Amino acid sequence: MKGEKVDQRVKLTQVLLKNALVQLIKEQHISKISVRALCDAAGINRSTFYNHYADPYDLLMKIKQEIIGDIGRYINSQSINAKLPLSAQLLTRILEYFQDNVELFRSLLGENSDSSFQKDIMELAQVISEHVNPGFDPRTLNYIKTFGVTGSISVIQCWLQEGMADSPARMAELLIQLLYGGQNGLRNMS
Amino acid sequence: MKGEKVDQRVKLTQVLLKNALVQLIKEQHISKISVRALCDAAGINRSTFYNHYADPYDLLMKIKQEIIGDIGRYINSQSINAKLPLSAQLLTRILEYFQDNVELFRSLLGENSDSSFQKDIMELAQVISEHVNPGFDPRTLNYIKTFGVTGSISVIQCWLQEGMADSPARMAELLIQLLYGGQNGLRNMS
DNA sequence: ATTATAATGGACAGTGTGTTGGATTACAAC
DNA sequence: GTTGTAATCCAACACACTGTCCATTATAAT
Repeated sequence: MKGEKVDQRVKLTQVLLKNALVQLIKEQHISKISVRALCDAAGINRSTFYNHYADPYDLLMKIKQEIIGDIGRYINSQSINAKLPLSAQLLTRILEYFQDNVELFRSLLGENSDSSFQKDIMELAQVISEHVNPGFDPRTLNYIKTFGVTGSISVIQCWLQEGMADSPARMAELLIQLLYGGQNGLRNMS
Repeated sequence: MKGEKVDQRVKLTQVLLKNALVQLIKEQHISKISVRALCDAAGINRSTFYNHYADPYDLLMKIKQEIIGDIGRYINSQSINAKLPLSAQLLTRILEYFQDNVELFRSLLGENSDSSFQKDIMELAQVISEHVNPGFDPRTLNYIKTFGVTGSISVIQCWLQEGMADSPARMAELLIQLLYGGQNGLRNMS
């Protein structure tokens, strides 16, 4: 897919830094994490950090974009039928992806991260939300998408933080119901 | 309501600092705002800042809590009938409150703030969301509340950032529809 | 093996941090 | 008004972090 060959050293440096940041964010807010502490934790020279990133926020952004890319590629690998309209099957798969990387997402969606993740996912969700009834004007359509995406993310966030007590399949069903039928749509749920 | 008499000097200091932070957040991310710059902008001595707050994040949190308190008092001042179930009337009033303080909320809900506002509002929303069908288990109930509150906030956020093209009444109607009927509930909207 | 380039380590000036002590000033209570 | 209290200001402090150098070393690509 991408022709650029990446130097192994660069790759290692970036992986170490990313892992270190994910770890540190578990313990303290991103705003309190200094470049110094981050590099110490990663075992990377501070000069090297600046060769790749501007500051810890920049690194965090890159990490998130990478994940968005992964999920996006996965979604695109699915058949059109599975994408439109948003099926419980596809949603279940995505939730399983979250489940398989709990630690990562708990860190990235937790208290100590920042809020930009939702905005990124919003763009991603455009792909799978184009089936929304096109009878509305663009502004209203945007409200609907915003409502659904942001609400869903925060439910997933909640689900992750509290130990994933429900199965991905059940969560997917719940989300679909909420998205299309709202609270009233839930009255006839399992 | 509150018996504590606050020193005029303290009040002035806090107001100046809060105004300054709200202004600065319009231009740059909270993480880049130093105590120094904040105090310069407020015309307050840096030592004085530390008498009241730990850092700019702390100040931001206080500002938000204050607003939450205001809205909460307003909601509680309404009759029980108007509160349960969530009426378009009450929601319209709240949206008007947002509209009356556009600049403030644009700043506090914008890109350069942080995400904690939603969590605060979540607590607030517990008050007006207790009418949700209690037939569900607590966990599911929590998901429903989370979905609705977070989705609503982000729609309001969107509405503010893009110039409040729709009236508070229409937004209230839209939100009610989304909350109770989801996307399907919107098919029969104005 | 040679070449290119990434990472390291050390240093630098500049800036922000959080705290201190004392002088000054404004407030509230009487 | 007078007085005691307390908030603000001001200067200074040691310390940490920042962002950017450059010379050196290590390692990947060919």
